[in-house]
Amino acid sequence: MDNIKTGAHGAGARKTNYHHGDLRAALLDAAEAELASKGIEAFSLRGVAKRAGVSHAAPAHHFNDAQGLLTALATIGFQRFVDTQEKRQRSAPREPRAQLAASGLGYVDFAMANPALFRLMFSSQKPDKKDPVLADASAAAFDKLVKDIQAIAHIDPHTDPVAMTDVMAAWAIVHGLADLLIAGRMAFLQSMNKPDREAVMTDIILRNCSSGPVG
Amino acid sequence: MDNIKTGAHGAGARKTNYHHGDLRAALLDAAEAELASKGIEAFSLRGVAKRAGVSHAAPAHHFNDAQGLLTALATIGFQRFVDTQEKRQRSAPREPRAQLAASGLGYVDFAMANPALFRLMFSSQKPDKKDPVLADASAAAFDKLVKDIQAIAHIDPHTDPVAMTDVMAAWAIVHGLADLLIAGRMAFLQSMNKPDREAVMTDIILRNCSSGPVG
DNA sequence: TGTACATCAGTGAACGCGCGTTCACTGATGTAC
DNA sequence: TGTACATCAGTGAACGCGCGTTCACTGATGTAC
Repeated sequence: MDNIKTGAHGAGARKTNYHHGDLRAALLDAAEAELASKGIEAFSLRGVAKRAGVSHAAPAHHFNDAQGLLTALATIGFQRFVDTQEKRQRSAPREPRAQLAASGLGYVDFAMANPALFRLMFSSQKPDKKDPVLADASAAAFDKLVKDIQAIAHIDPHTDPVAMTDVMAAWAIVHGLADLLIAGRMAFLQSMNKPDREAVMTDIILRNCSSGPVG
Repeated sequence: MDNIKTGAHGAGARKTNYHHGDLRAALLDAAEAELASKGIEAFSLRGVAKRAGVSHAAPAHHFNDAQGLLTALATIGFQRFVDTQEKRQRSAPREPRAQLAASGLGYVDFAMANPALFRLMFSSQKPDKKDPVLADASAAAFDKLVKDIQAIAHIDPHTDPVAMTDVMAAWAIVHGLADLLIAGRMAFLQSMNKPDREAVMTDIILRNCSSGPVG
């Protein structure tokens, strides 16, 4: 009753049948749901429109084409990916190695919670990797890892090959864990309860840092 | 001139226009080429038939459907995957840690040489993972890794959680390297020449083994 | 406040396309006699 | 060795389907006066 007359196209998202309010955001939500239920390989734009309760021609008003929608979705994915890592870090000890481990566990968390989105971001050829907004978002995720290692090594990996090797190692190990877990191939880890699994993963992540003060 | 009258359907693969000789193998080759050039997401059975120079209905005589073909291709992939690793091991020092590193470099080699096939094997939902022949082939690849670690740890990982943790770590790291390299996301490693890159990867792989005699 | 008009964000019919699959068929090969 | 026949492994036309995209349209909203 109250929220009559909110600015029609703003974030208020008043629901009328005709003008949607915020169809762009609704389409991104629907695309994520479509991806989660169908997987990348069977993803379709018409399926997304159907999920959003809108005609299948509507998305063209907000995204040029299917690639545009997937590029935007991958971009949001990277932002939430970093958020997931930072959220975990906030509840971890403020000590560089614990922070790195928390970031890695967040990496795996995200992949397990959003396997198809994770694959869209890291393995699919569908998003436009040259899109500057997407490129920035994925670069930000990489930068985060670089800073986590820098906090341990006390040197900028961009200028120190040993530290950059640590970056590659840390990245490879969490990415490998994430990808193999969502593929269902790590029976040993998957048979554990979550705390045990995270303890093992923390062990695996931390043994990779060759540089920095011995803690 | 000589090879007239080879047994028509045998491995001799006599080329006539009508009966092909060994269309099954030709289709698998064509499927691999199709996969390499189109990627998993745009793979089509008709494209495979066209590549093999055969009508698009022909594959049904050898594989029930597209899934059957991809399952067979993934199976062959796993066999060649293990071959690639073993080939590298044969030209490496016969010392357990060197053998593990060689196996890991073979893992990455294979992925870089066959990125789409690698993704079919490890990330795609298209092959039938319940197919017993495919399941055996992928289990054999895992067993190989277990044995490589066992040679270092001197204990069967299946009975020793510490050694199994080493297996998970070694697998995750080589898989992460492979997947990120074929995604084009490891600029630091990709900018190196091959020997340097392999030296760095060897370092990364070997620092992961917590167990076994210190060498 | 009221009216006229421009713009925006939808609709739904229609298009052409490539796909997997089915089907009756046919020619080549293998086999029994 | 020759003939008759069964089987195998192809062909190519046809099917129905879901896809992305285009298009003229229309109703709701926002704005100028």
